[in-house]
Amino acid sequence: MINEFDLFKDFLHQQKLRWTPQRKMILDIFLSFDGHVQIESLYEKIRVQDPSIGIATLYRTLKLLVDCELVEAHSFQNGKKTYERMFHVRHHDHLICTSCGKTIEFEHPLIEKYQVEICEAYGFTLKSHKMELLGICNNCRMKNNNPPFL
Amino acid sequence: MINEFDLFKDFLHQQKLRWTPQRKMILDIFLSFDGHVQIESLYEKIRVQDPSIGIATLYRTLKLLVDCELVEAHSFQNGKKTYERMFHVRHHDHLICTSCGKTIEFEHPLIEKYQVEICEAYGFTLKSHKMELLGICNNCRMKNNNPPFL
DNA sequence: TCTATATTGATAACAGTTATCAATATCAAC
DNA sequence: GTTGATATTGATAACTGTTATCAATATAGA
Ligand SMILES: [Mn+2]
Ligand SMILES: [Mn+2]
Ligand SMILES: [Zn+2]
Ligand SMILES: [Zn+2]
Repeated sequence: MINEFDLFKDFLHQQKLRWTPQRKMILDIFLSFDGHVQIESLYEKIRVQDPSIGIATLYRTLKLLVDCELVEAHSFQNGKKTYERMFHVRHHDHLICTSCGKTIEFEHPLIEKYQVEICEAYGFTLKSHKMELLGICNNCRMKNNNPPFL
Repeated sequence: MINEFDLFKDFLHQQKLRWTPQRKMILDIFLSFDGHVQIESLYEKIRVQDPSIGIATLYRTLKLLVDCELVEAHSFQNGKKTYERMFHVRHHDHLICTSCGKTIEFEHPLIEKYQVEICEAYGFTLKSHKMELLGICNNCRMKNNNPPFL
């Protein structure tokens, strides 16, 4: 049963890159989060364990984790990226509340199928896709109609 | 037959904002482009007509044009926004070649319909959506498999 | 014409991220 | 285990696209 650490190690080895304590710790702490994580939250938690770690190393390591497909980076509204675990996680798309920022995950097999068909029609080799539905969540609609952001 | 200029004027008036020569010129030159325009290209062409115009004014005006829904802003890969005319233009989504940056526009009524259904199921009020299919275009696939960007 | 106030251009500031660099750590070959 | 080529690190400067600041000016309703 291969796990994230082995996969990351293999990837690094394959690319002639090195397995370091910093990379181990960053993956470790990343995995301790659920859902969509922001760099900021990651950095805070990492510094508790090792205050000497540099923010550049965090960015560098996240990029490697994205490269080896353990992690996916999202750029939803507000300009800040979030990172999401992708290993043994089924593909899904997102509903995003533009009022409170809440996200809901969904999958729709037919939409996925049509995406492939569209690409075939235009001679495109589909590599990935991004689909985000923006709106107002149940909660926010009930409360007020003066949303705090956007 | 209302046109873009009248609509923009009305919008400004309604918001107690003012109709200025700069705003007129920016809209004018924006409309002289086809498809997806970058700030850079816009600014160049604007400076030919009036070298004294400030980049801040361009950003400010584009934001107003987006607010009044004459223009849509996209943030595809590479971090740079592009702006697209939206007045009397039918909604569509984009296929984007990650090799050469080419975009193809498409529409798929069923996908749009399912998006609405998904939102209803989760109690979301759908405001807008973003859907981008990323891949390699016909041209790029034929040429080489060492893509220049990404 | 007058005047409150919106707009402008120049430029400083900002946020998130990446590049630079000298010191240090890794790890394959011995 | 030692060695050494080279990858990595942390600090911090730089960068990019965009926004805020501000004093001078323009707009438009009265
Ligand atoms: Mn998710
Ligand atoms: Mn388009
Ligand atoms: Zn909400
Ligand atoms: Zn292409």
